[in-house]
Amino acid sequence: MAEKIKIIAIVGPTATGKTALSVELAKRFNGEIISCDSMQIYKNMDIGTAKVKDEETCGIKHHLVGIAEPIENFSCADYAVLAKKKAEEILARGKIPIFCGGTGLYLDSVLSENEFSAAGQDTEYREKLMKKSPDELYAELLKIDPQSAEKTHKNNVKRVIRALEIRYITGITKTEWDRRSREKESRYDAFIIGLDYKNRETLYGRINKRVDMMIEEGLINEVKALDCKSFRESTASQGIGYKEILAYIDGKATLSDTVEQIKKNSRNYAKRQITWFRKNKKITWIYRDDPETFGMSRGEIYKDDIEYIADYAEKIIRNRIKSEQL
RNA sequence: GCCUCUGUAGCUCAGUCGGUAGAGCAGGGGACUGAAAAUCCCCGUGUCGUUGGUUCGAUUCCGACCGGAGGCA
Repeated sequence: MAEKIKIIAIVGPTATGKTALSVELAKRFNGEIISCDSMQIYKNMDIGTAKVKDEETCGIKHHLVGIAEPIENFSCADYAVLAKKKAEEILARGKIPIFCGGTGLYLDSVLSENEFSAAGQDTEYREKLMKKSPDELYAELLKIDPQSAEKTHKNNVKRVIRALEIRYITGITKTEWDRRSREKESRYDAFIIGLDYKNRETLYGRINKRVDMMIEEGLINEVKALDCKSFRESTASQGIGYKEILAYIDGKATLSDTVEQIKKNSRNYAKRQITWFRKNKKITWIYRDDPETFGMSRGEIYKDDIEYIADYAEKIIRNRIKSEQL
């Protein structure tokens, strides 16, 4: 087997400073950044998705940001293909790919050898299924793929439909499909850093503040500029900050309620991200507000700034590289 | 100063005809390999303002006190 492709990845909940850290690490490791963010992938959605600003990139190349039309339905399968290609290109240039973003599934789609695209999708079949009740769908899945049914809750219609769809298109159950993909060893050797705060309130405070800033920066106008029928039907319009403002534009909520709603949804989203990343035992966590993360005792003075974090991250990555060579 | 109302989970409130309490929201935990910022599941102990009294037993009744709202002066 060929030598594994070495990459660095930075993950974690929203508003923890992943973007800034990725730029710092790219400087130190001669890297280029590949975003793994399901919303930054779209064009013209800059403020609400907190994309890097030009002056923040420090000349570091960023990939897979703003490459899809907001009215296009981009999916994880599309991402996996593009991201793997980008990683190859960066390596060919003698540089190191640094993945950065909060969409856990997107990163996993690169790190796993599951061929999403091989199963494909069938819109017509989906639409047919969507007319059925959750109970009917679940009963079908129970017949076709009981193991998958057992893992999926009846009310999770999206997941039930996908399991049925995989079987319908490929003739193979989702359970079997997943088993095969998990069998294959990843071609990537990733050093994954998780950024987070030990104190949930600190994280939530940052999220709340960031939402206020987005509003100040003109998020409402950004959404107004995107607003049209096809946008409203798109995946992109379901992004946090976008769906709430669309409701505000329709007069369904006051501005202050809308802002509160965006904050709440962002907080809940951060929690879901934390849950997703927690189960990944390969992640090395850096808790920005916890001195013990940096090998210090509690109460010892340390700086919670990005330079400091990057120095620390660089150190642990270099240690890891060294230990593997021995 | 007097009168009325009010003080129950982080917030808004319900309730116990006296046997220590429950909703919504917030929050917490979890699942999830082609919509993933999506989708879905689970979780409610809190000095019932404080303090005396009545009672076998008080958050529930009575008194005082301390907060809050309103009314009359």
